Amino acid sequence: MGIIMPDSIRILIVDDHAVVRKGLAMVLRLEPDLEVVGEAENGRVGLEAAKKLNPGIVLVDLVMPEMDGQEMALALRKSNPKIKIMMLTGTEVDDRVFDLVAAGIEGYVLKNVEPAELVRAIHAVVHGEAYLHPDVMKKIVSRMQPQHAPIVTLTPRELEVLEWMASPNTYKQIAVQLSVSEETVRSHAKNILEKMKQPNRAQAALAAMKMRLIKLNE
Amino acid sequence: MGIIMPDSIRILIVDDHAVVRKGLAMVLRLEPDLEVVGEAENGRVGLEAAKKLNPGIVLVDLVMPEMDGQEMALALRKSNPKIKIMMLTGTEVDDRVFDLVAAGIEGYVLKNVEPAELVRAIHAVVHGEAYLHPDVMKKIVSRMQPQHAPIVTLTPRELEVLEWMASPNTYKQIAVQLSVSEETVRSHAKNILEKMKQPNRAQAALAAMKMRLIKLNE
DNA sequence: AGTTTTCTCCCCCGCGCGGGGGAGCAACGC
DNA sequence: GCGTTGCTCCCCCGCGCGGGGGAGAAAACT
Repeated sequence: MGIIMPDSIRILIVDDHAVVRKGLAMVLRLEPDLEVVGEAENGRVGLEAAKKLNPGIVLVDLVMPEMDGQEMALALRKSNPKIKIMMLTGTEVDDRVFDLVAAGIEGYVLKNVEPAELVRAIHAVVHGEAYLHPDVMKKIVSRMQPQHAPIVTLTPRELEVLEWMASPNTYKQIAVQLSVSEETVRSHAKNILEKMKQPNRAQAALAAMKMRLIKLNE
Repeated sequence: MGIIMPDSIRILIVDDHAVVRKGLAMVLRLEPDLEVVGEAENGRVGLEAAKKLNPGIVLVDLVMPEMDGQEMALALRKSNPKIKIMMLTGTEVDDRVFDLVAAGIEGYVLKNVEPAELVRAIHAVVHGEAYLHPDVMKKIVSRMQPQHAPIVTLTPRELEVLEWMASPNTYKQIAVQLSVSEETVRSHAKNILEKMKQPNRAQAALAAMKMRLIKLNE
């Protein structure tokens, strides 16, 4: 029987390549506080193993036969949300990262990561932090950024009216809010739709939200 | 005259506390490829200094008198978008981080960061990567997550119609697409508005987007 | 000074849409 | 077997809104 580490981190490795699994396990076992408690060769097996072994964290390869990493991550997140998920993937960032991050996986590292970096990432994730590869961060951040193609140049007043157009208010009600005539609001609205090349209020509001002219909240 | 480092990183430090500025400068000067080319005590001065010195990166404190870090970052991003911005802030993550990240700042670290970590962060940012403190990432990730309160339970068909309702198509056109009568679409629409407690298509579409029932992109 | 832009206000027309009814039919639940 | 739910289809009404005109005054740019 091995030495029991009271605070050791229980790790489950899920990857279809035995070499990768063994390599990872070997590297991780060098750390005194890491304990590789199981391995699985695809998502389906990994899911069962996770339920049996109840690891603190699972390292999951993204591309696998039978059940891939994304499916497994989503399923595991539903059934055992306390188990941290660290996605391991090739040398480039997959577009599925958005869904994965949105689903709440804690880590995302590339396979060419330095062992020391991976160990740091595991610790960070287990301690409740999110550890995303810089490229992943960049991708997410870039998606948050407004596309710098303004395309439309609205006047300040028009921008103001546009925000109101995204509200439930009728033009008449907006007119009251802005202390102008309803005709004025309708006139602005016409110009806005013209400039934005949108057929109606609804599309204009959605388009404005997409190009971050107006905020999602409130 | 000092030794010219051909690839040295030119750094501008903007912080209202002289002690912090001097401390940072001292730490950073230990690195052979980092060059602190200037200091400023608030955003306004920092902005002018940035234009004169054209640094590769500016370290900016968030809270400052006269012009704070956010104002300065937004102004600098507009005038000199090539200059990287690293936000330095207290021990907790400010809510303004969303606007800052959305505005495209590259880095966000807490002041209790290890010097080695800060140096790494600077290198990462200068090389085009984004470096956000784990807590910042966590906050952003959590905002990306869908609020698990579905509130509304739409049938599959209704969800389908809802997606179409967010398109420019009229109910008649949607009916053709779905191969049903216009009346059917209108009937679904009525139920959807009822369930979502929204007064019209536009609000329903916006609400659906907010609660991630439909995706932003196409 | 002259031109352009921005904001304001007005008219008319027709259609898309919200809201109110109702109904038939298939599938599922118990 | 009978109630429920989901999907389909129909009628009517009134109003919000898109699209087409035009116009005047102030501000901003040239």
